[in-house]
Amino acid sequence: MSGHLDLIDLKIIESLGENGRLRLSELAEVVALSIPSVSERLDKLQKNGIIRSFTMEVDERQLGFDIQAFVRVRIDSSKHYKSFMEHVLQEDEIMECFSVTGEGSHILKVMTHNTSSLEKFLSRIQSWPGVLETNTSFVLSQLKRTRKISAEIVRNNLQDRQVLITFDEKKSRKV
Amino acid sequence: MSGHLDLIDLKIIESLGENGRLRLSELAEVVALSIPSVSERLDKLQKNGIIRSFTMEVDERQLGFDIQAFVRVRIDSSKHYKSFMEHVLQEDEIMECFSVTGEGSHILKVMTHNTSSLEKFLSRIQSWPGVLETNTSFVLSQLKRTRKISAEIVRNNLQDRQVLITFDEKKSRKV
DNA sequence: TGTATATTCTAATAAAATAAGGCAAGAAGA
DNA sequence: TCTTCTTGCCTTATTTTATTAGAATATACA
Repeated sequence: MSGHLDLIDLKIIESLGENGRLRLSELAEVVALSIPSVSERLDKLQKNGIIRSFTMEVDERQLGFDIQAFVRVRIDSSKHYKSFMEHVLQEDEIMECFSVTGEGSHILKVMTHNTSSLEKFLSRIQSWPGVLETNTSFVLSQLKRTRKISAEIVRNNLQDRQVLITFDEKKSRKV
Repeated sequence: MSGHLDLIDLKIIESLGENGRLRLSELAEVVALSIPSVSERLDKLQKNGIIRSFTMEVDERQLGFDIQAFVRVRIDSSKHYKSFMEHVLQEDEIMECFSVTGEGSHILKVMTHNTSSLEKFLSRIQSWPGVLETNTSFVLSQLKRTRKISAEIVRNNLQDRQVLITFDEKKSRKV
C-alpha cells in the first residue's frame, strides 16, 4: 500500500484538472504508460481520496443564477456549531462554507436567482440560533477561475515532506 | 439555433455536476434518450458555453497545499485595474478572483504550501501598483463544497425568463 | 541474496463512442 | 392550408476505448 505520489500521478492530476473528461487513452499518451496502468493509478488516486470527485464548471448566469455573493457570518462560540452546520448543509443556496479566522467565523459562498431570493435567504440565516451578524458582498464579476494543479508546484510542495519519492525515467515507456 | 434548455438538458447538467466523468451511455440511461442524442446535446451545451469545462475536486492538503485563505484587496480606482488583473492571472497561488461590493474591491481565494509562501505572496501583492490594503482570513476547514446544480431549481430560475419552454413526456423514449 | 510486493505489459474481450443515413414532428413561409 | 425546411431523434455499422486476466519485470525488504 504505497501512498507515494510520483511525477506520473501528478501529471495525471494536472491533466485531469484541465479536462476532467480526458480518456484513459489520452492520459496514457501524456504520461507514456499503457492504458491499464493509467487506469489503475486513477483508481488508486480516487481510493486514496486525492481525487475527490469529477465535476463541471457551468455558466451560472445562463442557468438563471444571477446573484453570487460572499456572506460573512459571525456565530457565537461553539455552542451552536452543530446546528449551524446542519443548516448550512441543507441550504441549496450555499455552494461552499468555510470556517475562517478574522472578522466573522464563517464565509459562505452563495448563489441565488435574484435579489429577492437572496433577501429571503439572508433573513432565514439570521434566524438560525447563534447567528449574531452577517455581512454580504456581492460578486460583480469573476476575474479568475482555475482548477489547475501544476505538477511542478505540487512536486515542490511534497518533496520536503518526503512524500514524493522518485521519478524514474526508466519507468517511462517508449512510444 | 435553439438556445432553449429543456428538462433533459438540466438533468444532464445535474448528473454531470455530481459526476463529471459519467459516460454517455450512463447519461443516456438517466434521461432515457439514445446515446447519439445525448452526445449531441452535450456538444451543444459546451458550444453554448453553458458547460464551461470539466474538472476535478482534489484534496489540497494531500497535495501539499496546507494553507488556504481569502484575501480581500482594496485597489484604488480603475486606473490600476488592468495591471492588477494581469498580475492576478499570473499568480499560481490565486485560484479565484472576484470583483465585489463592500469592504475592498476584490476577493482572492488563495492556496499555498505554507505560511512562509503565503507571506511571500502577500508581500508581492502589496507591491502591485494601486494595491492599498489587504486583509487575510485563513481557512480552518471547509464545511461544505458542492457543485450540484439541481435541475429543479434551475427550472424555477429559468421559467420566469421563458428561456425554458417545454418538457414533453412524448419525447422520452421507452426503455 | 532471496522472497514478497508493486507495477507494468500484452492480448483478448467487452463496452462505449462516433459517424452516416433516415424518419417524423414542428416551425416558417407561400 | 399546404409545402418546405429545420430540428431532434432513432438505428445500424464502424471505430475507438476500457476492462480483464495472466505473465513479466522491477522494486522493496528481510
